[in-house]
Amino acid sequence: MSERDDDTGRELAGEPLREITTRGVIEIIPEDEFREALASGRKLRLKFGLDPSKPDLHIGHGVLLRKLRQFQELGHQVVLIIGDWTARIGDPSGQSATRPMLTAEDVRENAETYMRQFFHVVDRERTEVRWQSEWFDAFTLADVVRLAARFTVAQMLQREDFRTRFDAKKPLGVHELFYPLLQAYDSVAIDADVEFGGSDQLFNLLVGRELQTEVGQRPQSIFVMKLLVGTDGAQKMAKSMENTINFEDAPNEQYGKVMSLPDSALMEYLDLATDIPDEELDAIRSDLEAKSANPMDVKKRLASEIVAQFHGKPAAEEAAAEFQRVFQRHQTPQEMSEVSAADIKTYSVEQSEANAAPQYDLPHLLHDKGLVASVTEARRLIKQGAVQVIEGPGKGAVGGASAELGAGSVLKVGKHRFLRIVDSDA
RNA sequence: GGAGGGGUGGGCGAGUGGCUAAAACCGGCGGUCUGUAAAAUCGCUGCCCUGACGGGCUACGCAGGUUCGAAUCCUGCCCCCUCCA
Repeated sequence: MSERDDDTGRELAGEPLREITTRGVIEIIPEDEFREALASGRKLRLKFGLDPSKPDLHIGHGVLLRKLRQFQELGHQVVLIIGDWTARIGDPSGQSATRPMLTAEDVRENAETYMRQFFHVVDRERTEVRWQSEWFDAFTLADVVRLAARFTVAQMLQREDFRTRFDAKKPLGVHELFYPLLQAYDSVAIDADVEFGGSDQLFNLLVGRELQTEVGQRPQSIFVMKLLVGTDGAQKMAKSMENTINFEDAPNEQYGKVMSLPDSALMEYLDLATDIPDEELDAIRSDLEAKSANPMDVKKRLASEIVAQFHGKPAAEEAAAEFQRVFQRHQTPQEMSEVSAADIKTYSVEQSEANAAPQYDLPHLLHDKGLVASVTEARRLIKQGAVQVIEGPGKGAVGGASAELGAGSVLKVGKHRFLRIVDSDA
């Protein structure tokens, strides 16, 4: 869907390259410089920085990581920078709660987790891992001042979130201004040729370019990448928005989250989160517009693609089957939490009639087994008719705070919380 | 250093002594309808006891105080913002 003339790309390396430089890419700054570098045949150093304070990678990051991977396949070198310094400073982002400084130990653990996820997508063999502490540990106050002196406050306030906070009279810590500076210095330290970032990172990326120029390095090119919307279909995917699909989510969870996407986000996900070729995407798009394809089927394809990326094809097929079973046919899932018949004895309720079926206290059972956040919530849900026994002894709607249960009973709470009572000797 | 404004539930934001577990809105959860999702619609949305009625306990930056009674008044402290120097 690029307005750009495709000829340049073709001349360089043909069709695949065109897709690499356009798919998910908003802008390459400056494009001609980048194409020159690419044409030179040099092995390019692709910078990617990570902040080890929040180790959950999600498929929004995936957009960038897959781009890195594509360049690796062309023979280029990824340089992964672990921001152990920027993470230790901590980013108060907005208001309140001065985030507790991470210890060196925390940072190391987080970095491990992060890398494990990172290399799900990016090729470890063609990645050089560098820690910020390699250069920042040696920094003196004089170095810091010299670095800071290269920029003005007005320049810093060009960054949108700084400016909005400043204009809105929200707190803006002085140390936060160092964020872009430290990150920029990373580019100098590793002699980056290209840096990738979401459109929200544009400012930081440009600072790196500027600093490199100042110290006489060839300035990096910048890939500004599109941001993926979250599962709410409205806001960008971000951990703080709780709208992420994580690399390490279980297959069923990833699949379910994709299926719960609003249809309006469908094409964007296909474009940014999968490697389905452009021509095929065009076909899907026109089928959807012509209503000759059912959005649900397209979404299932998307869900399978995504699960397969992280868990493999078989897992994707299982997740698809599970989704049909539980959500489309309203059958019982294959795996769910279980509790033994002996365990629930604790919850039995006194019966007035001696030979009545055994009754069990549901609110406490559900709470103790972690299906609900509080006993009160369980009571509410029961009152709202959200709790039922869908299999085995006591099968039927649950009206009160207790119900008949036995080995083989399956409790369902809301749409996707289940609990099975199993035989005691298991 | 001075003057002023402000810190309320997941978010935003009402509330100036009892009618306030705290409005409205958003978010979240649940029911119905759909039988991907969305939309629509109805309801719930601090914790604990209770079949229910009802009761108890915490909560409005922190710590004290006044009062029969405080998110609301007083004192001290912490933090944020604005203007002046």
